[in-house]
Amino acid sequence: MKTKSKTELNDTIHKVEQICKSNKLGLTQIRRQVFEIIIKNNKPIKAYEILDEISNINDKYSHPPTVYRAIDFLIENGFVHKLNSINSYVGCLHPKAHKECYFLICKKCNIYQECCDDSLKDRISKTAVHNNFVISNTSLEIEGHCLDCNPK
Amino acid sequence: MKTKSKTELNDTIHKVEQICKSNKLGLTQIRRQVFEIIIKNNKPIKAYEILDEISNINDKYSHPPTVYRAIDFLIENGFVHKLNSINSYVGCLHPKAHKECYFLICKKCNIYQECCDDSLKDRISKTAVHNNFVISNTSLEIEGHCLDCNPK
DNA sequence: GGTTGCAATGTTATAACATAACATATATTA
DNA sequence: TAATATATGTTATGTTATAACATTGCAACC
Repeated sequence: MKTKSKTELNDTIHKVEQICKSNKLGLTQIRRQVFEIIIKNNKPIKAYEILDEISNINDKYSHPPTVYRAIDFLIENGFVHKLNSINSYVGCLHPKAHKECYFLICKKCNIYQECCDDSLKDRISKTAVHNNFVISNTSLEIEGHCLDCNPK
Repeated sequence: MKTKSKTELNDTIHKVEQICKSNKLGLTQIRRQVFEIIIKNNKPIKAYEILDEISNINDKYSHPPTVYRAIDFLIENGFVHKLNSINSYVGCLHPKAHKECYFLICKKCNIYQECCDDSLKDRISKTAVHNNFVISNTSLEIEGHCLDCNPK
């Protein structure tokens, strides 16, 4: 499973800046730092790992609420997603391009892949309609092994 | 969203007993009690809520590890599922009939619906194949509103 | 320029969720 | 009956997340 390129990272960070600017969202120092830590990590990262990294940069940020608030901001605005099955956070490579993402998470190398598959999205919608259900939020997390970790 | 009928509950409990018997799985007192508490609850239930109920029945069971072990047993054997997005547990109405289930969870009334949709399953498989990914476990949790809680 | 209002952050404490580690008991079978 | 495996009891602690309230910084308005 391929990792993110430097260019992709920079593009994503730049895009987030632009979105915040044009939507008057305060991309404060702590929020920006937390976002960079998450997005630069190729693997899902845990809140307390972020906390550790942040503590190294600036002591005044080294409290759980500070980090969780930043994470909440980033999630609310679609810059970061939470993987509930592993209590971890991942950066979104295409913020605002979609509301929902689905994830493939390799149990071995721990690298994940964001996967925005329209036909899957349609299928989920149909299932909801069929059950008279109005979706507000979907969490799809597929665990298994990626190609590299599952040699034929 | 409809709740489980008494008949459904009894059938399910009976089925679990049969499966345990024929597979030589020890359905011990604590495991059975935890299963009944979960399955009789029409809503997802939290581990510490189960712990509270168990404590009322028998003090010796009133420790977290005791309850979590019972839950683990039930999950391993497909009698119970965990909803990661809300840290809660639900009973499975058709144990061993499928490996994966998908869930619709109403945010308002909190009642959930198990949904075993083959075309959705196929779609998820195809997505995995397309990404060179071998699935070991899928977690799909759809939050929103059920018909009763979302009057047109 | 003061002051009002609001968004964000700082800080302390604790709530909520889950497991490690080791002792003991019970069941199975060689 | 001894050996082994499975399950449970018990204490403590690890991990994840939030409540509650104080403080700061900054923009808008008079």
